[in-house]
Order: sequence, then C-alpha cells, then structure tokens
Amino acid sequence: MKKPRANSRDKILAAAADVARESGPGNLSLDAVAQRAGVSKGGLLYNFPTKAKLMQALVEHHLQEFQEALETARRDCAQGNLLAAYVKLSAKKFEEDQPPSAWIFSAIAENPDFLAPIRIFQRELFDRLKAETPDFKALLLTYFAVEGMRSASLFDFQVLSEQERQSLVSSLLSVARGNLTPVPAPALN
Amino acid sequence: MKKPRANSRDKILAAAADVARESGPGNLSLDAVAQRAGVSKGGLLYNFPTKAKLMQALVEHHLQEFQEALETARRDCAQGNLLAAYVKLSAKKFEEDQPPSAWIFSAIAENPDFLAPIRIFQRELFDRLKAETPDFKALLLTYFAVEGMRSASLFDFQVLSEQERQSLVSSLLSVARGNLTPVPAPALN
DNA sequence: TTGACAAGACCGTCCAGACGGTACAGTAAG
DNA sequence: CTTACTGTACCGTCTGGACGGTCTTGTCAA
Repeated sequence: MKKPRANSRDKILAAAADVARESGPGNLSLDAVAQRAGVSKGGLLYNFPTKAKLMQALVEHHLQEFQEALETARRDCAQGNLLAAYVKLSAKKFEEDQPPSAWIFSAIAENPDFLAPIRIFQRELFDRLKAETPDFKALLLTYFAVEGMRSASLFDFQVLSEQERQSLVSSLLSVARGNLTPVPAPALN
Repeated sequence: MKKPRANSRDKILAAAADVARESGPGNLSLDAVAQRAGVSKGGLLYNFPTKAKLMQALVEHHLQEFQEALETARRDCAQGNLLAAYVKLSAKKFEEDQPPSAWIFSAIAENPDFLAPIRIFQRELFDRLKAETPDFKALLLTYFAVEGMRSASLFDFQVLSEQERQSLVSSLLSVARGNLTPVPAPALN
C-alpha cells in the first residue's frame, strides 16, 4: 500500500501483454516479462508471487478497463442505450491496429480456468442487455454478430474491407436502436 | 504405400485433441500424446517428426473434415443454399457437449502462425458466400452471428438457454433464406 | 517353398536446455 | 525501520527431440 517506485504493477502487466504478442502466447516467460518491464525477476515475483497471479491480474485488469469504457460509452450514447454503446465500443476496439489480445491465449494455455471471470462478466453483461433491450431477437443477432467480429479480430481473420466493416457496424447500430424490426416503444431510460 | 500397424496417425491426432482438452492446452506434451495414443514416443516422432508438424496436421485434419461436412450439408440443403448449410452445420457442432476445440489453443500457444491455414479457409469460404448470397447485409449479419456463436462455444461461454439458441438459429436460417429482416414467424424444416 | 535382405514402422532411453520458483544479501527512498 | 525493490546464484522438473535398436512385412532369387 506504500508507493511503488514507479507503477511497477502496470508496467509489468503491459510488458506481459507485449511479450505475449511478440514472442507468441506460449512463450510468455517470467524472465522475458521482467526484462521487458525493466524490472528484475525478483521484483516481478515481488509484485506477482506466481505466474498464475500474473495471469489472473492480466484478466482482471482487462475486464475492469472494458467495464469502465463501457460505462463511459454509455453515457456518451443517445438515451443511454447499452446495446448501442456495446456495439460502438467494440467497433472502436476492432479498429485498433494492434490488438492487445494475445495475452488471452497465454492465460488459457497456462490454465483454462482463467476464463472463468470472463465468463461471469459476459453473462452479467448479457443479462443487463436482456433487461434493457426490448426486442430480444434483435439483441441476439446484434450481440452475437459483435462477438463474431471480436472473434475475427482476436484471431486476426481479416475478412472484411474497411468499408464492409463500417457497413456492418452501422447495420448493427440501427438494429440496436430498434429500427430494423417493428419496435413497441423506444428504450426508456 | 505401406501398411501402418493400425492407423497410427489418426489415433495420434485424436489422442492429441483429447490430451489438450483434459490436461489443458498448455500442457500438451508429446509423451502424454504418445501414451494416450498407445504408441511409444519414438513411434509418435516417426509419424510426426516434430511437434510443429503434429499441430499442423491437427489443423489441416480439422479443416478438411469441416470442408467435407459442409459440402455434404449443402447437398442436403434446399436449393444448395451454402449460407443456410453453413448455419445448420455450425449449429449442429455447437450442440455437441464435448467441443473438440481445445487443441486450437495448443496450436496457437505453440506458434500463432498455425492460424494461417484457418485464415485462408475462412477467407475463401466468405468469398464463396459473398458470390452466392444475394443480400450482402443479410450475409454479414448471419455470418458474424454464427462466428459469434462459434466463439462462445469455443470459450465455453454459455450465455443462452437451449430455447434461446434454437430461436437464434432459426432466425439466422430465415435470414439466410432471404427474408430481409429477422422474422418472428417460426422457421420450418 | 524358402531363405536372405531391405525398408517401413515403431520402441525406449538419454540429454541439453528452458522455465518457474526460492533464497538471500544489498540498497535507495521515505 | 519499513517498503520496494535489485542482482545473483541456484534447484528441480519438464520437455522436445536425437539416436540406436527392434520387430514386421514385402520382395525376389534360387
């Protein structure tokens, strides 16, 4: 709880993600992470006493970040439409050239149980969407199409052109806003 | 040309998938695979001279299998609708309780380049779909929703109930068959 | 028919290197 | 004095894979 020299934890987390991307998810070694973070191995193990803890922190850090971004995006979104915010935020992430995604595979390789927090997150998010979205079928379509795009970006399948992707995103947004199918009432806040 | 004792290659491939699922994708060792396949390590290395070759074979085997299943599904499908066949085949795979998917993570952990054949496959499939599907927007929606479901099944995110999944699949099928918007009417067939 | 030979298919062992983690002494800052 | 490290040395384990030997099967001349 005292002050770290510089914020070592965050540096290490970022370094871990970098190493995973550059050396491949299966070659994430503690030595490499320490070196990359500009930290001694002792220092690394001081912050994360075990590799598993590092992975766990990586997952939790990412989830927290996404959560906050989602809340922000929602505020910026018309009528606080959660589904639309989700689509928009996800689309923005897919545009980034350097997907910081490889670390996930490292975590899975280390131990598939590290997916559990993500599972919970995903489930809760979907439940919220279910509660807030009037047209359930539209939700299903939109949500899974977004997940499909996420999957494509994760595995680096570049199937769509820039143009096509934008077209898809705007389709999704209009479905999310309830335009494609007859909708009983606009989402109330 | 010559006769293998029993079909060792296939046994090894299956064993590798099993071990990946049971021991975790990061713990796929040659010894474990050999033991599981009822083959000595030497015998394993004879069939697949390196671990990388094993992984490659795993990927190619799977791709070939999927390709054949898709062609079959298409023949069984009304009007040879490729998109509908794709939806149906994928939906069938998602229903299987025991997703043989973990081996993919092993391959990625070993070397992310093993995704390349899958990328090519995906791209070619999408091009075929593009050529054969009149409504491009409907294709985008359907294709990525299917990929989203595949992703969910791969990571074992069980967000949907049985009922909900069937509802989504039938929505997708009706979109695939050329009904412009997702339709509330129950799909036949 | 038989025996010799070659090649294919597989076994079992050994090893060098990598990796996670420990231990511990030192040190700069607050 | 405590916190937050650095740096070095070290240990035990696991793993890919090289290697040499063995068993099986097919071929073909005598």
